[in-house]
Amino acid sequence: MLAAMRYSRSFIPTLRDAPADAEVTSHKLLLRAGYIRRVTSGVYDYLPLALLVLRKIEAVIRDEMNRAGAQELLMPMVQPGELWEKSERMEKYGPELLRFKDRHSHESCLGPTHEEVICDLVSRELRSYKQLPMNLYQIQNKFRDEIRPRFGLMRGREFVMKDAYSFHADEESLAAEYKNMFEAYTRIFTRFGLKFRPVEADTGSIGGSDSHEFHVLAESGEDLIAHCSGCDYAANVEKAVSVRASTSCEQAALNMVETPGVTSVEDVADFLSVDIGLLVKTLVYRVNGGEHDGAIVATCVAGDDQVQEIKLAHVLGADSVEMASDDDIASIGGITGFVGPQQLSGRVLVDMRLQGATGLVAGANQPDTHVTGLDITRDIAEPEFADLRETRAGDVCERCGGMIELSRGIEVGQVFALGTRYTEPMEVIFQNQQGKRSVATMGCYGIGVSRLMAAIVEQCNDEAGINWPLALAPFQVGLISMGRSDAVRDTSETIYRQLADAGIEILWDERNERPGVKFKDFELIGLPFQIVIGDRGLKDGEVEIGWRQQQRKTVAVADVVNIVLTELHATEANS
RNA sequence: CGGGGUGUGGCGCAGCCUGGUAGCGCGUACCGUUCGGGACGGUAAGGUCGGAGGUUCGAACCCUCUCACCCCGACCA
Repeated sequence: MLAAMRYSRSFIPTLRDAPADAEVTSHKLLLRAGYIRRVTSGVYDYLPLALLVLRKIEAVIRDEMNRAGAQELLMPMVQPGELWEKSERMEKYGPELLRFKDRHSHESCLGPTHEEVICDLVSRELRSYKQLPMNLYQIQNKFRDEIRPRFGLMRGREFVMKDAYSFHADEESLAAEYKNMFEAYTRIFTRFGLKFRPVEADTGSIGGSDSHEFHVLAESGEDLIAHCSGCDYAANVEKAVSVRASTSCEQAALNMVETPGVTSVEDVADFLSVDIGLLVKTLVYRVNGGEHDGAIVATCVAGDDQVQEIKLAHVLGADSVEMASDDDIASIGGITGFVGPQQLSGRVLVDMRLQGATGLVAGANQPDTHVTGLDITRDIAEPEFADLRETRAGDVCERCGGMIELSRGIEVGQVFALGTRYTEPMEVIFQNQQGKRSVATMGCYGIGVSRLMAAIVEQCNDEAGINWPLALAPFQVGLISMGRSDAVRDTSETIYRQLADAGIEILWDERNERPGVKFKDFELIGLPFQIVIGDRGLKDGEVEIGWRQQQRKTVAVADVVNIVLTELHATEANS
């Protein structure tokens, strides 16, 4: 590995201004500090500095994966279409799967993930339960034709991912490996010094039963996570379950009221001077995929709640749901803006929070009209109750009664207990202890390596630039030579050589630049430790050393190498 | 895909409304003075104004089409 480098010979194109299209801190800084350059939407060059960091991140991941008993292998990025037909994901994965034909018109795709390929491999070689369990992983580029790439490395189309796949003879073994991986992930993110949180997660398009995501907590995070202040419950808001008392008022007779042109819940609440929680928000969805594909269903939540569409899709056994068109709404007897749960021809799903509520306000399914005094039990023909609402801050924890809070997070890892979702169709079969053919159970475990780099920058930065932890910085030490005197040059070179020989990763700024420029560049790039050599100190036989953005101290030239080694090793040992 | 926006030298921008010599700051090259926290003076290089078509005597500017990129929503490591 490149351990020592002269600045004038290195490719570190720093920018004084951040390009206008960079939004989040990590994107701006990685661009400005010369780590990455955009090639096309969601696709980046990793410049030398970025590669150095990426390799260090990978090294930690490898270390922990190997320690956890997993074995590294490398699978191809180009995959044959048949495998995806076999797992029935050719259709399901959708346009995110980049497909193409090779010169023989063979249907192929760029791997967005590798369940199919690994199952194919393992199914060919697996015969006996004695070969199980096994956990195989790779660190490799993935391609997902994201609808909307953004935030630089945070959501690219091409990205580096560590993906691991485990195979088991039974559920107990899978559960044990799931726990093992969960713990390995916890160690990995802890070693990076990150503020992170494992949360219960939806399984998404991968499928399976049990899943946790690991989120780095950051304002710029794209995910919302709910966590309890009283216990360790934490879940992605796509899945989080929590309680909030229903807003109810006295039972009353149904009554039609005219509400000309008043459609949004806020406006209706205002117009009728009632608490927004007393409204019933009725949203109509079109179902995509599953056995109710194409159906139009109505959903009801309290006026102050939001429908959590992922939960809804799960309840319906659908791939996804989308807001219905005005025509769709009319087809079940509703009128856009005045939809209510009564007299609709389709299914009506009602959020559990509304169960038993009375004295509510809802659309009347007639133009410019709402009803008051609605009683869920009395007035809705066949309500199907389900948990549909999105958890909000201030909800009550179902487990301990504590208060639920919300945070933003960047998802950097996820573990899945897949069960037989892939092993069944891909025929990963072995002979069990009883001599019977049995389908293996499977788990998969991902870490977004390139995203992790961005997430770390998101958490480790200041006004001056990136503030890498010592273990991840592209170089541990930045050596700055001040002025061009022979003394400065010779001393610098000697110290540079000695540190490099001692195995220290060092970048020597010997450019003919003014000091300010050099300091700014090193701070931008994020080198943790500085050595400053100038005539001023040298005349007393001294140089300056210090941690980034902290007061430097002077030490004798003769002692620098030893002192620096001691300081670095002490810090390494501490972290 | 729907909604919004932007394309002018490497980066950041002005000019466009009201057509007539393509400009500013930073950066880059060279010379000189500087040299402990993004120096100063001088000289210079670098742009078919995203692309195509149209209107016009004349288009960065007006019109049409197109491409790319960015932002907001659905996706996910």
